[in-house]
Amino acid sequence: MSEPVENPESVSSSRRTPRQERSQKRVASILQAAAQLLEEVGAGALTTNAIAQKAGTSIGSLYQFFPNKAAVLVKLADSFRQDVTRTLGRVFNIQTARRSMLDLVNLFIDGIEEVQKRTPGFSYLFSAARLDDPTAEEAAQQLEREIMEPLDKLLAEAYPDVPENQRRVCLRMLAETSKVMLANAKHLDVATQDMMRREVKRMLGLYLASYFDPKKDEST
Amino acid sequence: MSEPVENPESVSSSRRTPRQERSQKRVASILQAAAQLLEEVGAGALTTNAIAQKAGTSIGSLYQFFPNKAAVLVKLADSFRQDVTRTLGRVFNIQTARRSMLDLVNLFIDGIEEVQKRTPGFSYLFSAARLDDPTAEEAAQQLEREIMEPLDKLLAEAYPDVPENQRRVCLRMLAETSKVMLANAKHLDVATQDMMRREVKRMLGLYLASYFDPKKDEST
DNA sequence: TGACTATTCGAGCATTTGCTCACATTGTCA
DNA sequence: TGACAATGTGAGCAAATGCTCGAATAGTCA
Repeated sequence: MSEPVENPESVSSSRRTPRQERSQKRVASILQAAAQLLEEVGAGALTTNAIAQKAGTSIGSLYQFFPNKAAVLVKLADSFRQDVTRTLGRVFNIQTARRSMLDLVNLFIDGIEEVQKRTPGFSYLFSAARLDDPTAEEAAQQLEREIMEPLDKLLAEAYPDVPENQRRVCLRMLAETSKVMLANAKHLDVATQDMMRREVKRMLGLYLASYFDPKKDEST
Repeated sequence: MSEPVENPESVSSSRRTPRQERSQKRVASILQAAAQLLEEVGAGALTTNAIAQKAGTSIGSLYQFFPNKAAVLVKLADSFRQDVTRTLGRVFNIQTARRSMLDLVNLFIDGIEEVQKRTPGFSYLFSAARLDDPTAEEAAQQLEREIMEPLDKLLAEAYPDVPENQRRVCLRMLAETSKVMLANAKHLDVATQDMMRREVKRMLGLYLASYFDPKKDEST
């Protein structure tokens, strides 16, 4: 009680906060191991014992800093949020408002792909596919929100005439379709991945342009 | 050995074939219970004990006719294949070749939705999301193939100028996007479901028309 | 150095889950 | 009716998994 609150960590923590350097490194290695395992075996087959083993530590140490398995995923989603926010911020900070809808889609997809390549496990937390835990799934939804928010703002400013609810629907389609692309990427060879990515861009570009850049077509 | 092969059931069976009426009814009730549970709790939380309990029988009886848990899902996928093939066949047997691409997409999505509404658990086996078993996942892929095949033939005849690999890519996009719609439907209210369905039709219609009905637009 | 705290460790508990097996019951057919 | 096959049953085994706990080790600070 003598020390001030060093790290609230929300309510979910209820566990020791790492103070010494070795324990901080250990927490980091646990998170890294969880991310790699997530990429290798998927969320369904992810076990705490396997995480600890891959991190080169014991389960006891893992539960010293994480109250339960879901907390590891939540913490991982947190770190992903920072990464993706930074990356998409950089991608979109150039003068993008004046670009065409197809260009915007290309930028977004490429940005997501960049994060995906650099960050193992990202697609599993973005697509939130079967995390089997409400807490972890909520963290995944928060990740999705944080990913889509900058694009939402960008579109709101660039296309003030498009009503908000329609913009939201379009962004939802964008998010869901992007997830599919990421989820499918794992099972396909590189050439097919490239093709799918190109097609996703094309489909989303056509769809979004029909609402945001109705140049020739304005039926319905 | 005296009786002829009554029911090959592929290799996966290796279990007793139900001969009396009561056991046939039991197998049917097991499949129905599995389908309902699949819809209620998802593939991840589906357990054999729960299936048996819901079917009003014992696990022993279940394993009397199914060699393992995956076999139940495989058999279920089989029954779904028959259902969906019949439904889509009826939907597409009218003169559809002359219709627009948007009409075709509407028919397909509505057909899939019809099956989904009538058949609990269908979306879990169509989207094959995390079945956690290679055998079951293969059965799900077979289900997808059987769903997409008639549409593939239809398009091949109606648009002989579109090269085969491009047609395949488009159908893959159609399948994946449809899955997303079904998977998302569960978490949304009816109004949002309708909206998403409409948007999916719109997006797929625009995308497919760009390849199959290139009226005004022909830039790569 | 000594006392106290932070950290590490891993055997193992409690629970879940796929599945088996020995036995009981029911149907069939001579 | 009797003999055999088909079917039904559920206690419980083996393995997996989330997580605890008591004990050992390392760091900090007076």
